[in-house]
Amino acid sequence: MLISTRGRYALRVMVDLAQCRSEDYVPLKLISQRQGISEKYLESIIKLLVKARFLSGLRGKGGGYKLTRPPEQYTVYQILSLTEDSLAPVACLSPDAAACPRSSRCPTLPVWQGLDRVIRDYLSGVTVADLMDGGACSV
Amino acid sequence: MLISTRGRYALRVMVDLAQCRSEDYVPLKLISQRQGISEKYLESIIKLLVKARFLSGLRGKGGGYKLTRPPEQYTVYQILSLTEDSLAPVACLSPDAAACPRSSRCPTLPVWQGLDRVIRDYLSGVTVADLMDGGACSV
DNA sequence: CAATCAACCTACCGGTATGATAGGAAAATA
DNA sequence: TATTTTCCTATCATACCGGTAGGTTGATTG
Repeated sequence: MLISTRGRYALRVMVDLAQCRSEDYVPLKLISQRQGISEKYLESIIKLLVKARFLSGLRGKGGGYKLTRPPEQYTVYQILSLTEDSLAPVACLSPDAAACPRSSRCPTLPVWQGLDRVIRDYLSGVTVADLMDGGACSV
Repeated sequence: MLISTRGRYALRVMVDLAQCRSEDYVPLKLISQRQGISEKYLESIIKLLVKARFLSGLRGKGGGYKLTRPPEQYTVYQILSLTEDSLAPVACLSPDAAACPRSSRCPTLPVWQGLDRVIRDYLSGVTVADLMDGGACSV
């Protein structure tokens, strides 16, 4: 599985906040209810988005989360990169992988490089704005 | 990680046998040495290839494994499908996944479907023959 | 027939990441 | 000061991955 639930949830949060775009901050509790994801688990995911400055959080009454940029400025690739340790389809292409001693004469390496390219190109070509169809803010 | 070592090893075995194409059967021991993969682990992977009739195995002296078809008739996608439980990039597209109750109004579903398509198309377009560069049977 | 070779089958095992849960501390507002 | 809500630190069960071990069946050769 290339994308874990963390990544899926993160993307859903971003689209959720984009669709219900308001100047106000949206509390975790509300996002959790709308998306049907446990508050506590969602919290750990949103933390990543805040750390990367994709969202800004505000504490206290009237607090919550909101996007820091317009939706078309977030690519799906950027979001998933935060939640997944690596988006590489195979271990040998993972950034934190030890260099493979066979790489210079590995006949299968080109397939993985090509696959990696195809995945990155595709995910980089889709933005959060592309996913907010109706624009309706559903409960 | 979309592709596990099982899948990578399976593909390497196929390319190995294709490059060292001979009418004779090639014993596991030799493949294991050439590829630098433990005999026992490799055995569990080759078992899958035999079961799917991608390889035929012959016991006893002079036995081993060999391809059942010419290399251009194996796509990378077919091979990886054997070793990976699912090549779907997300759980909700996995064949053995329970139907997601949100699918009808999930704004992120199209991304995953598109990604799945892109991956399948790419892997279906590459065959074992495409990976046997020199054709040299090394080591 | 006996010895050997090599595929085949079944079971086990440790590590690690995933998918959570729990409890509280800090900060902002009323 | 009381309430809201983010933020921070642990903990935990489960499952899968990568790998190991030992024995059984079947084919060939001397």
